[in-house]
Amino acid sequence: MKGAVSDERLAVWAKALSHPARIAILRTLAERSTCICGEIVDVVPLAQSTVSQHLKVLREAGLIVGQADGPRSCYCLDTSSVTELRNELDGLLTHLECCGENCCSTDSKTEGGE
Amino acid sequence: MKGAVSDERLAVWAKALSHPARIAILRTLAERSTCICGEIVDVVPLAQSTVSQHLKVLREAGLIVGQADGPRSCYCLDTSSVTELRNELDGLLTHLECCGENCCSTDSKTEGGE
DNA sequence: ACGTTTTATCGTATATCGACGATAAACGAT
DNA sequence: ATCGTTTATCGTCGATATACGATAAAACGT
Repeated sequence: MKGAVSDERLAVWAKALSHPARIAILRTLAERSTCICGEIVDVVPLAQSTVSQHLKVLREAGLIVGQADGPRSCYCLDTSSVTELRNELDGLLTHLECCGENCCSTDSKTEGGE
Repeated sequence: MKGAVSDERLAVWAKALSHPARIAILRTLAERSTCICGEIVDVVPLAQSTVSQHLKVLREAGLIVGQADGPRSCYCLDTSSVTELRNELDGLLTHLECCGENCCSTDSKTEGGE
């Protein structure tokens, strides 16, 4: 079998979520529930250019949409993508839960490696 | 505000999922529902050392547990962590869904960048 | 004891990420 | 037309990720 979407797509989405700043940006976008532009720079302690980069990553991952026609950009969540991501992620993790069994000791003694 | 767990922890988990090979490894571990060792090398088209590295990433993220006492390692999913991850991720994404509004055009005209 | 098998680690090379400052482009106000 | 504001992009630098082969370590079989 294999998941509904490819693991690659799932990985791309996960990568978009793999940075605290990007999660914070998504939260901010959700709370304003409207498009904001440079307010994100006030929320996350990063340079404007860095925030712009993170926005680009999120946009390329399809999690947000935005247009930068002029000096006033407009970003907001792509709720349909978020929904899709939620479903796929839930599918994957539920699958992992249902099949997985803790056969090893859960002590995770092997950690603290280096 | 802020999520139940820190965005940093969420980001670490997401980063662990941000590679197709690691997702495939997790799926494999779930399907065997038992600890396997080098069978993963047969599943993903990667060198043994690379697979070992991915396993290390997954172990350090807490998604799998394993012990490498001898030549025969034993890995399996950490179902409690998977459950926790699923809950947190679901919480985040549901939050994004409920608050977010598609105020921008969903055309995502800004894509097609490079 | 020795060789085989299995796995982790090391070393290396390349690519990508993450951060910043500087700059360019676009619009609004004057 | 010019200035100021806002944002995207470029260039750069260090850090991390990804992949591989080679090597070391640990158990098992002979």
